[in-house]
Amino acid sequence: MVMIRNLAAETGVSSKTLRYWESRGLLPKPQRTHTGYRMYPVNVIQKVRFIRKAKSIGFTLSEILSLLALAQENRNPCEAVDAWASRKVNELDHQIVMLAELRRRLQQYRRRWRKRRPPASRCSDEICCLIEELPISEQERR
Amino acid sequence: MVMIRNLAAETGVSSKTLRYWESRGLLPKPQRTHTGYRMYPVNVIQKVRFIRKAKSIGFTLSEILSLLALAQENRNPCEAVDAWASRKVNELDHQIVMLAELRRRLQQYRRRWRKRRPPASRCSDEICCLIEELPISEQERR
DNA sequence: TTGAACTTTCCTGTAACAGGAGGGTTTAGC
DNA sequence: GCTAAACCCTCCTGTTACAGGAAAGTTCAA
Repeated sequence: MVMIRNLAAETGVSSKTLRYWESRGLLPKPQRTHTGYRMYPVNVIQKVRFIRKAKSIGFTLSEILSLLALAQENRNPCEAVDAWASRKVNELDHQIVMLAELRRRLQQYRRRWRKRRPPASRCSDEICCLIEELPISEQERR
Repeated sequence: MVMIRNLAAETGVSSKTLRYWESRGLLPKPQRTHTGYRMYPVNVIQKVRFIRKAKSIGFTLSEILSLLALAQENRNPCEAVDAWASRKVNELDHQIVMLAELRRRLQQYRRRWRKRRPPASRCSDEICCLIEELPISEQERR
């Protein structure tokens, strides 16, 4: 049995985060001392490390919850993991393209702005001509 | 004077969002009809379009609020816009690198996983060997 | 007059915690 | 035994930019 600070030290996850993961159902509700302190069985360390690693490759807590549920049913979640990883790669590709596109547009505008120096004084009725000469685009971030 | 639905139609921004922007201080509190309906002066259309465009190149609402404050003081925010755009480009570079790195790692793991097929039955004490053989990395997203 | 299509405010939910308040507990040192 | 530091507990707020929906009032055309 370990106290929360030991579990935190052992796994590199803060006590705050451990309590949050418990509240989200990722960690089982542990036994308590007579004064209400959490006491974890040693095998929880493995579970916490699992969650950390799954997070590190981009799984959300909801997804990890599903993986844990699969494992709970005694089915091997490895297949699901690989399928999810595949989807994650596609998502990342999409996000990267969007960010790169935004970056490209920003740089392009900056180049144009440098050519067409803004006037020192305010243009009448304009808030900022640099922004106001932008096209209306439907691009949304995320 | 225009009602909120007209402002929304004119700018392509939902009424919901317009009220939210008002609550965040990006739009001035408009006059009301005797029944409490919002009535906007026509020049608000320009402001809403400004906000849309600023958002489209990656400014947060807080940043846009600062830009509007600068413009309010009758100073030209164009310089600030360009400086922010420069910082945004750096931020984007960083984000893109992080996402690309995550993608690379994910694909690398998947290649390894395909070689070392997981056993059909659960490995004893493991939740998912694919994930559990990952190194502990300090990589955090965002 | 009635029904549809608006409008208002307010509350909840989203992701994954961090920070802090307010209060109790443990432990080491004196 | 006492005290201070360092824990622990729960609960609330804030973070981003809204969307969805409830409950209630309004406008407008048929």
